[in-house]
Amino acid sequence: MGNLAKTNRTGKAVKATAMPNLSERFTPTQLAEAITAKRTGMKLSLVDVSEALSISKPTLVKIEKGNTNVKLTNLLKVMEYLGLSFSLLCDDATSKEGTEVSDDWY
Amino acid sequence: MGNLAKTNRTGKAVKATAMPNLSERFTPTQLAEAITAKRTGMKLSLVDVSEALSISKPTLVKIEKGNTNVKLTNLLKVMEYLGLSFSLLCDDATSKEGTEVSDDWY
DNA sequence: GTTATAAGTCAAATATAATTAACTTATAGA
DNA sequence: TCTATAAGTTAATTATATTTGACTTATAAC
Repeated sequence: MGNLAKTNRTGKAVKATAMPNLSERFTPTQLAEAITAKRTGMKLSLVDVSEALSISKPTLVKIEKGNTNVKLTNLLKVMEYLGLSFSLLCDDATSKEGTEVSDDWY
Repeated sequence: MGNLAKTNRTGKAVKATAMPNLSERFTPTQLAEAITAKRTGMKLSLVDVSEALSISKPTLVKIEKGNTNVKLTNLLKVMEYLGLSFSLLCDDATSKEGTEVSDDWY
């Protein structure tokens, strides 16, 4: 298939894909990779997560493939379950290079 | 109604709601408030944005109300148009207090 | 090799988000 | 006040995301 490894048949899930650095702006694909990396790192299978959250496996796969035609609530459920959350960046002209936003927006 | 102000009839849109600090973990409602704040700060009306992105006004309103039963792609379009983007936080036990994530995840 | 589990895909049915159009309410200017 | 625009809601329809179940492929233990 691709990038699996580690344990199986005894210890829950498979391998851990590399975790990308997402402290800056990122693409949906990169987010998806981070989710998969976190899940596999926690030794959880797709079915583990989908059953825990009552989300179907095909939907979970869509999320982990970076498909943005998914409901926001489903993405958020998965992220929360895996211990991931967003912070917000304001990439406007005036702010200094990738600064984390606080008050001074527009 | 509520919290509008500033210009109208000549200069495009209305008022600017206060911009919340979202450098840390935030709720969908807070994100929604940030989007509204950014849009109004840019003097754009709901219709300005909805027409520019080919997203209906009711959907935009849902997004700005913090309703998470919306498609991820629509939220992302709005955020990109307004110059907002996400970064990712890993709120797990081991990382030190709200640190921005880089490589060391699980 | 065989076997068991995880990953991933697929089509049909269901659930629901999005659109449309019309409408009400609120704001700010004249 | 009156007027024009923005905000916000609503119901009916359309579009599509989600689910279900079965299925194939890939991995890793034996």
